[in-house]
Amino acid sequence: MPELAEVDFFRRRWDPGVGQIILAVEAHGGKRIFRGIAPGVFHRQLTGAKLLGSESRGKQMLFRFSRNVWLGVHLGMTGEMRVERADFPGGNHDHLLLRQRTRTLVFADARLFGRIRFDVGAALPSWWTRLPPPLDSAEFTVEALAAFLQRRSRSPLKGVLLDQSRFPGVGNWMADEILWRARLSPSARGAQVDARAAKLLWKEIRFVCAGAMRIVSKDYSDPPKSWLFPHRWAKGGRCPRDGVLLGRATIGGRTTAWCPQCQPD
DNA sequence: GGAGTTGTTTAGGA
DNA sequence: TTCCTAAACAACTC
Repeated sequence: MPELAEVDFFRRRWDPGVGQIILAVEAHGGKRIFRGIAPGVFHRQLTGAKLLGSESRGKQMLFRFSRNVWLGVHLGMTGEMRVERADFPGGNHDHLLLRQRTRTLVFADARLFGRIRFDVGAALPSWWTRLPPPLDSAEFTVEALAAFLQRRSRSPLKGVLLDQSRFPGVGNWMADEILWRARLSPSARGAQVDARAAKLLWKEIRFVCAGAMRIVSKDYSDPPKSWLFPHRWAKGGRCPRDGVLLGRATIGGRTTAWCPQCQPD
């Protein structure tokens, strides 16, 4: 279920292991998760390395180790990170276990849509430096947003917001939340967003990203009832603004909830 | 048992 | 070329 803030929440779950050596590496099954990685090098380089720190960008995570070792994690649809005791045997979907003296850092993923990346080098890995600018950075401007909406003039806005090359970290619930706040129909096309609407959309993208990071990433709390979030999957869910029954349909390839009253086509 | 799932990639059509 | 859609990936829950 991980989007921007959920990803950061899971990233920090490995924080207790910072400063500690990896004594052993266990990668179980799920070859798909480790695609592109040579198993021998992976085990050899990571074993004995010390976890130094981590950061997240959008839905991507980077873990920095001593010996110029870098580990990337993407959670896919069902990935998660945990910490278990040192002798934890590993469960069915626990694909990566990093053993430390007093704990085990675990990456689990039931559906195998996640991905582990790996690199050794003095410089940041290219798969990290090539990531798009974060939405809370100065590079994400109203002008850039408007230009992109024109380029994607025929796409439904829901699909546009899910484009990770432009809106890193935005997933299904955040896209619905943003469009609901900006009072834009998820099925409206990019070309229908005029300058004034683009400015509001930009503002709500910033708001939802910042709010999610503040509320969700701290302890995985749900956003409050004043947000669309708690209402969007509820049976008979209603718009927290006007009480109108929410619409639900597949838009841009994803199940979408919106308020027909305040987000008219 | 069938449908649906908060993600990404790819093939193929427009 | 560029853009857009649908399917595939895989396993669990309701």
